[in-house]
Formats: sequence, structure tokens, C-alpha cells
Amino acid sequence: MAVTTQSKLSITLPDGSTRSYDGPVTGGEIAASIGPGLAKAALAVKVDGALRDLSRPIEQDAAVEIVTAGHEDSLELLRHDCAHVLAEAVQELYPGTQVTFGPAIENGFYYDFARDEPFTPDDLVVIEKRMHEIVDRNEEIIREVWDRDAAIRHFAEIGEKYKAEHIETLADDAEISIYRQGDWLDLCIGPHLPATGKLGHAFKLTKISGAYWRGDARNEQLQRIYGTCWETEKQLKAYLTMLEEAEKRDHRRLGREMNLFHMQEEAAGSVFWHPKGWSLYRTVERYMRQRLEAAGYVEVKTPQLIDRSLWEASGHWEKFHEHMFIAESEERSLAVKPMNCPGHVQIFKQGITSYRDLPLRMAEFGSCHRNEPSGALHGMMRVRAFTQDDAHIFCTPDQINSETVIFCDLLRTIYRDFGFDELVVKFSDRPAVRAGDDATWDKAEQALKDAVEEAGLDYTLNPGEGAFYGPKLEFVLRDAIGRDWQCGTFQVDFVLPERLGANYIGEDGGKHRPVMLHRAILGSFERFLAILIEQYAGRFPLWLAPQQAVVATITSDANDYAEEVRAAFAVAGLRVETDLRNEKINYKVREHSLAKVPVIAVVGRREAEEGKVALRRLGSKDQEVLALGEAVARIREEAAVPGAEPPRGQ
RNA sequence: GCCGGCUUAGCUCAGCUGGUAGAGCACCUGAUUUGUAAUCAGGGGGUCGCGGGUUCGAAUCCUGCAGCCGGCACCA
Repeated sequence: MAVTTQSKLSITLPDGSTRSYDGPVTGGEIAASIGPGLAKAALAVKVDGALRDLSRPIEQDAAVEIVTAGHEDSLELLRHDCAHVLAEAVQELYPGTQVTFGPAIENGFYYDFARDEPFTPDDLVVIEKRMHEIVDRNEEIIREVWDRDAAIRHFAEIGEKYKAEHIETLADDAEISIYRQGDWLDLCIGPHLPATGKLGHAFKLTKISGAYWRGDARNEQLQRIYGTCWETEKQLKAYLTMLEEAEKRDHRRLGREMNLFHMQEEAAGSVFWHPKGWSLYRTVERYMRQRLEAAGYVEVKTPQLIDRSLWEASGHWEKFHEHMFIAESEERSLAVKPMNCPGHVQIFKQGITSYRDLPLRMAEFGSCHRNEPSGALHGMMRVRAFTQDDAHIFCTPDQINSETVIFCDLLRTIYRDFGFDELVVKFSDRPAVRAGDDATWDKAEQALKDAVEEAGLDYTLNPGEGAFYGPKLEFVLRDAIGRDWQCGTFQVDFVLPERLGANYIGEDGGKHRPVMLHRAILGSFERFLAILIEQYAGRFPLWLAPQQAVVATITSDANDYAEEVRAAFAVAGLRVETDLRNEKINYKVREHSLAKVPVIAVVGRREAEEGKVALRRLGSKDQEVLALGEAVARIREEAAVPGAEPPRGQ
């Protein structure tokens, strides 16, 4: 007697309803059973929270969600598919090119290829055209599971050595899935769309670059093609427009346009600060100094050139001397300081320090030089000569926690004052190569973690990225075009005080090792100012603006009064200039608006007679006519440096 | 450092297959005295990134180097 085992499946949909199906059913079939519209719109399926191909059978009861355009996971699917379509196009057009990896990334995707001949920008046009054709072909995308050895053999035979090598590194029991579209196939974990036609045409190839195989500079270099991909043409266009807009805020461009700074070939990686840029720099420095003083820091200054022997003792020579600039003097080798910590330890070591003096917060606006690889230089974001808002807190192990909390608060206050409300914090723990024993690292990592949590900061883990001497926190800000830059940092260091022999006298009368907390808030003035320029697109808040106001005359009759107005603003501590040129007011307003001067004070015959000024704010077409005294008082109040008294009048 | 691209007036850029460099803005001069985003007219300005080569002749072709740009690697 035959018994038919026909398993009934119960599928729960996102609205809570359940449907039952006979025996294994695919996501595509479920979609079709709900409605033809959904079947057509379906891109993939989520089975118990895991994204899957529409074609894969579901064999057990499950919660199922049909993924369509607009779903939070749909863009990633699209982008990953776009990478495959790119690879198919490239292999059709350039036979002999090997494929490697091609993931979805933020805003798009890339694919790394191995090919002797370099790809050119012209090639991108051709490849993109072929990609559109592949989408139009609407090739069905089919998932297959292959035998591991057969897969290795296959890829080795067709000359895809990277794919073959990759399979060999997969776990023995790993499922080897292959995705086939048309005549093309790729080893891939998936999932993918049901057919290339679902991808649509809202994509664009954006750039070519080199990339090392498996991200290791010792390996051969591949060619990476980047693209962006969206659900609709409208989204694509919006993204491209956003990039164009962002380019206009680039600090390198604004630095030139606003006459803030320049850089030149003879001093690659160093900044020439112009008067307006230097004004901005000094405003930030003055602000920082006042914040640090209020937070109980003492300020010091240490030498630019220090003998090699000190760097050997600190351990920097061994690890970093290739990145240090060396100067020779008579028989000695001196290094231009790449960082300030060994110098600070020297100050700490002068005389005797008591436990009563701890924590000792020693700050320096430390000018450092690091010989960065040429390819790493990037405007003011990555330079060879920079000034850190550096400080080292010498404390006892018991004080790490409270000092971390205090620091995080200070950092947040300062970032907020500069208009950065969102903060990305990364916690980097012990690297593979490190100094100090595991017990010490356990203690340091735990202390830091506890403190961050106590400070109420969210953080992401950056495993193995700590400094060789201790774990660290990184505070990351983002530039105009979405690139992340580390600015603030907080590092626990048990090693340097040991190496340089720093100690203090404890309550017990004996000598003890202090812990050093390396910390910076802005990071480097150069990088931070670059980000600040981009953050505000050059339209600085009043307290930061290099030129806060301009007094512009309508006719020369008002020249004397304009000078009087300028003087009144200047006496109130404001940075102000006059524009007495023989030009129309339209011309002056346009020019100062383009120069991003926050306040234009217009004076004509009327204002001169009545003792008033007409204030026009940057970005507004409105004017406000006020008595001179009132105008000065108001602007002065608005220009107040955060955390400080407003600029003093007479 | 690696891969690719770029480098022409202060800035943005044009300059076809080699025949000795051009525009707009900016700058200077003159006129204009002007009411909230460009007044008009005239003028000056370039060893075409640097070095070597091919050629009767190179901004243009070849080559070395540098810097910059986009990534990759690095980032104490």
C-alpha cells in the first residue's frame, strides 16, 4: 500500500495572514498566488528574515516577505546584479579578462577584473552600452549548486584562476552556488534578481581604479570599475546632481575661491595659509584654547627637532622611521617630530610628580610632520605638515574611566559648537602585533568600553584596529562627498610611560607608572578646517567667518559715514572692512555675497543722515534698517564665540 | 608606494590629422555717483608643469620626472 507524503506548508505573510501550499514552493510561486501584479514586481523573497532568490524552493513553514522595488533590501539586490551585468559585459567585450569580486557598496557597486590592458574612460562608455543591452536581453538568472571540485576544475580550465583560488579557500562543506545569466556565469553567494531585465536602466559607470587582490598590497593589482545604481532614473539623476553640488563645496575649490589657502608643488602636503584662512584657523585655535583651559588642561610647547635616541627609546624609530623626516646636524640624526607624546613625557618627567597632581592634562597645539606616501596626500585632509590639538592625560589606572567620560563630554560640546550634531564613534581593540600583555589589554579595553557607554555614545567595533600600545576610540566626520575622516581620537597607552620611564609618587610613597591617554578633538587643524569649510560650504557662522561684515557704500557721499560704521563694528571686536569703490550697489552686493560675507551693511546718503545702517544677511534678500548702535550690538551678540563672553566693546 | 587620468593667462576652459596660442571672468586705465546679486569703453597678461627626443617646424607625437585628481594600499 503506497502512502503519499504530501507535506502541507504554512506560509506567514508580513500582514500576519497565513497561506498554505502543497510541498516545496518558491517565492515566485507564492507571489503569483497572491496576485499577478506582485508576481511581476517581485525581485526576491525574504524567508524568515533571510534574503533569497525567488526561484529557490521553501521546504518548511516560514514567514515570507516578497521583496519589491522600494523595499529596504531592494537596492542592494539591484546593485549586486548590476555588478554581475557589468562583469558579463566586460567579459563579452574583452575576452580573456578574469573576474574576481564584485559587491554592492554604498550608492552602487564595483567589480574587480584581471586584465593586462588597462581600461580607459572611453571603454566605460562602451561597457555601459553593452550593460544596457544585457538588461534588454532580459536574461533569466539561474542559481545552480555545483560540486566543489568540479567548480574548481571548471574555473581553472577556463582560465579564471582567481575564482578557482577563491573556491579553494572556502570551507569544505560550503555550498558552491553558481549564478548563470545568458551564456555567462559567476560564482556567487547570491541572492539575485530573477532576470537581468528587472535591473532597469538607472545605473552609470563612474570610475576606474586599481585595487589589490584580496586587498593586500603584496598581491597583484586588479582593475576596479565602479558604478552607481538606483531603482529609478529619477533617483540616479538626483544622486548625480547631489555629487555635482557636493563638488562645489570641496574645500580645495572653496579654499581657492575664498582665498583661504593654497598648496603648491614645492611644498607638497603642506598648506600656505592666506590671511582669511589664517583668521579662521586662529579663531578655531582661540576657541579651543579657551575650552581646554576651562576643562583643566595646561598648555605646553615642545621642540620640532628631537634626537633620534629619544625616538628609539619611545619605539617610534623602529616602527615608523620611514615616515619620519630626518635632519642631520654634525654627528647627530634628529627627527622632525611626527607626534608630541615623547616630548610631553619629557616635561612630565621633570621634577617629581605626586599622585595628587594626577590627572595631569597636558595640551599642545603641536606642529607635526609625517612623510605620508605621495598617493595618500589629499588636499588638507591628508597632509605631511599639520598641527594637532593634542593632549596627553597622565593619570592612574583608576582614573581612566572618569577621564574618558569627561573627554567624551568635552568632545561632544566642541563638535556641537562647530555644528556637528551627528557623531560616528569607532572602538578599535587590540591588533595582532602589539605591545603589552593580554591582562593589560583586557583592562584597558574594558575601561574604555565602560566609559564610552557611560558617556552615552553609540559606537561600532573596529576589531584589531587599535594602536600597538593600546585600544582607541576614533571620532569620525564626513566630507562633502561622503568620505569619512577620523578627527578626534582617544587612546589608552600603558606602554610609552614604561618605555620612557615616567613615574609618580603614590599615596604609599612608592614609585608608580602613570597611564597616558592620548587624545585629540579636532585631530589636525588642517583636516578639521577642511571639513568645516565643506560642512558650511564656506558660509561660516558669524563667529567663525574670517570677514564678518562689509560696509558698502551706495555713493561716495557716504564714504565718511561708512568709515565711522566700520570703526564702530571694529571697536566691538568684529572683523569688518569697507567697500568704497565707485561701483553700483548691485555689483557690491553680488560680489560680497559670492565671497560669502555673512553681513553686508549698506550705507547711502539716507543712512548717513539718519545714523543708520541697512543690514543684509548672506542668503537673504531682506534688509533691516537699524540705528548704528543697535546694529553693532546685535551683530556683536550674534558673533559671540560659543562658551565665551561676547567680544568686548570699549 | 601602486593602477588610471589630468597639467594651456590669476580662475574656468577652447586650441581638428604637427605650421609658432584664444575666449569668458578676474586684473589695470578711463568714463559713470549709482538704493540691494554683474554700468560702459579701452588695455596689459602665457619659457602651453619640468627635462630629453623625433621633425625644416612641437601646446600638439615619443620618452623620463614632478605635482594634482579618482581609487587601492597606508594612516603611530
